[in-house]
Amino acid sequence: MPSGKRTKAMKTETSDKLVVEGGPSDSTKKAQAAKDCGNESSRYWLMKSEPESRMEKGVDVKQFGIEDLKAQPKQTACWDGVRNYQARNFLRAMKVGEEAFFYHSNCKEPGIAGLMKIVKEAYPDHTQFEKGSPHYDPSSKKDNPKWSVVDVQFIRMTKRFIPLAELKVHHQAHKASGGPLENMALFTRQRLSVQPLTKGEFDFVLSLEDKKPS
DNA sequence: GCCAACGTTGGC
DNA sequence: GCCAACGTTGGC
Repeated sequence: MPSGKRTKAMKTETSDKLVVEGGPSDSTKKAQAAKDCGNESSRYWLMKSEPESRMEKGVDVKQFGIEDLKAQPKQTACWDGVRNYQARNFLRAMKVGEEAFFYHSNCKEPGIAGLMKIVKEAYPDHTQFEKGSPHYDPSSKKDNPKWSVVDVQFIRMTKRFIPLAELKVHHQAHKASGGPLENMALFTRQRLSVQPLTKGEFDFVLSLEDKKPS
C-alpha cells in the first residue's frame, strides 16, 4: 500500500462530493494529525510511490512514478491504494492548494523527484471495492468506506533529484547538533507513506536543489 | 534477495 | 487487553 497508486482511470470530472467520510473517532485522529505537524495553516506533505513495476501476489503490479503523473491528462492523478490508518488520516487532512513532495520509494535510488499539489480533497478510494485489485478490502462497506484518496497535480520536477542518502546525512547532522531535519518523519516514522512536513523541513529540502550533491 | 522495523491479526 | 505470529514496507 505504500504508494501504490496506479495510473488508472483518472476521473477528474467526477463530482463526488467532497464528503470526508470517516469513522467515529475521525475528528480525534484529525486533531492528532494536526498536532503532529505543528502549524495547521501551512501544511506540506511527502508522499511515497514506487516508480518501478514489481511482482505482488504473483501479479505484475503497475507502479507509479513522477513521470507517470506527468503523463496523465491534466497531469493529475488520484492517489489510491493507501492502506494504513495514519497515512489515510493525513490524506483526509489535506487541503486544496497544499504542496507535496513526490518521493520515489522501493527502487534503485530512493529520494525526492518533484513537487505536486493537492487539487481535490479526500473522497473514497474506488480500489477498495474492486475485487481483484491488489488494494481490494472486503471489510470496507460502501456506506462507510474505510479508505480515501486525494487528487494530486504535477507542479514540477525538482531541479535535481534529491536522494534519500543525502537527506539522511543532513538528518543525522541535525539530530546531533540541531537543524531543520532533526525530526523529519521520513526518518522518525519510517514506514509512513503519507507524511507531513513542517515549513522548516520543506524549505530546507528545497534549498538543497541549488546546492551541489553532497 | 535479505532483513529490520513496525503495523495488524487473532488466540487466549 | 496482552502479545506472539504474521505480513508488509522499503532501505540496502
